[in-house]
Amino acid sequence: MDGRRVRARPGEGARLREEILRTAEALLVEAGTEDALTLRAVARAAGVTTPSVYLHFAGKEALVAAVCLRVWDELDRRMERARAGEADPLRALGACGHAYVRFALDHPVQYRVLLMRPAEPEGAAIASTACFGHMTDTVTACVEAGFLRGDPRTLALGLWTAVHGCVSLLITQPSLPWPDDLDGFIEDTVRMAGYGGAVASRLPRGAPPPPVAGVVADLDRLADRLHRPRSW
Amino acid sequence: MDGRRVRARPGEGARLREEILRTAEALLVEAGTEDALTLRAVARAAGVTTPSVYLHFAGKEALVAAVCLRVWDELDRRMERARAGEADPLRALGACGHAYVRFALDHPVQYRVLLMRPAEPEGAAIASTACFGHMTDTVTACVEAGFLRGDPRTLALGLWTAVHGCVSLLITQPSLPWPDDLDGFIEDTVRMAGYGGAVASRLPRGAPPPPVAGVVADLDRLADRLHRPRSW
DNA sequence: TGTACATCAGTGAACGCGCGTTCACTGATGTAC
DNA sequence: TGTACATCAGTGAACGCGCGTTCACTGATGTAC
Repeated sequence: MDGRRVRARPGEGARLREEILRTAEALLVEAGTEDALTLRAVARAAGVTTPSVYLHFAGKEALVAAVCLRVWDELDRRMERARAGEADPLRALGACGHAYVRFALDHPVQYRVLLMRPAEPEGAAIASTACFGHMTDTVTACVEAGFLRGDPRTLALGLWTAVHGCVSLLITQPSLPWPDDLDGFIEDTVRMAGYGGAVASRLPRGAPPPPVAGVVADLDRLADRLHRPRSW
Repeated sequence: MDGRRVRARPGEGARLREEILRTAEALLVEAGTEDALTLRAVARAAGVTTPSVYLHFAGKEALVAAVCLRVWDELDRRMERARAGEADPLRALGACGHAYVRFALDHPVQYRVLLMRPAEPEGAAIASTACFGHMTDTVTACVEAGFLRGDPRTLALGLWTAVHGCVSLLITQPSLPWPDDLDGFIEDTVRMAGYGGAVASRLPRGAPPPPVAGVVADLDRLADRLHRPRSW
């Protein structure tokens, strides 16, 4: 990270690009915000002068965008891995949800830059759409199995928003009265999204909610069937 | 907004404070980010020189924090109003959810400053907790009616995260393939949170998800009961 | 094998900007005597 | 009733900072002849 840098030989200049990217992500985590990240600090930490960054990136915005692409890629890879481990579509969905939450809580700063920025950087829309496409595959399997109903893309978005809400609020509002059993809370969120999404996808649009007294017994029965192994 | 300002008479200096707050919120919406908001612009728009801001706020951070308090207050008022209009606890819950979503989508910039900031400003934790307390009241009624089970505070947090995820992703990621029928999507989100939260609150911790084939028929039956008026 | 030259990967110094903040001052208003 | 004075609500000019970015330069490496 420090000391005099050995100049790359002709043809190997692209190495510095990778080094700058790694350094930038590390400093971004330290800084906490993309605004607090400075090109000067990145260059210094990479053992290079500031103008050298411009040999590989058009400017600060381009550098941050490139970091985002790396992070999207990593998230995408994790989701794929989680999904591949489960044959049952519902379990695959749950595994994806948990992998997503884990990634976000392990990389809060990166997650914020990806999904809470005021304006998406150039190219980020493509990366997020690609990652989203893989989520949709998992949902499609659940639709084919009859668990969910409707357009997989829209269903996937709905499920995404639920887990996103959980992690993003955890990240930005640590002072809220979160329960001690955070893992349990996350489990509930994933279940809420899955079962709630399944129920909502079966309801017609515009119907008013029923009076609460009419639905308690049915909820009890469903929950009973959902967690009693002998039912299947 | 422009022209020479009439100097306040002794004892009425506090008027400028309100004017600065209003101006700051308006400029914040224009700027899009708190970083892009400048004290100089606020002072100019309020018809006053920059140092005058310091007569009423300790600095920029304090000004932004004060704007946040105003916004929390407004959100809180809306939730209370929505809740007051519905007697049935489940309908009150739905009304709160929709009021929340509407507020966020109508005030995306303010919403971002409230809930997507890297660090909460001084005092914001208190305001958000107060607002959260009112949400908890609505949830408590649902618990008492048997619709939800468990600690109202934790349940309220779970429901909050779901609608927060929906609106925050809508705000920050407009390029995702959102459905044309956005109202329907939001309706689904609110239902997902409500019914999904109800189901999840009935399940024991740690139980693995059932194989998908075992739950489809039960979901169909519940959904059928939920939307068929003659059931009650 | 030697040498002139092009290229590539950087360097070093500087520019200009706009920001938050500070500080000494002003001038109208109210008030004590 | 007049006047000296304290207070209050601002003003105007300036400071210093650190940033992103630019520009002319350098010096080692490879290559053509």
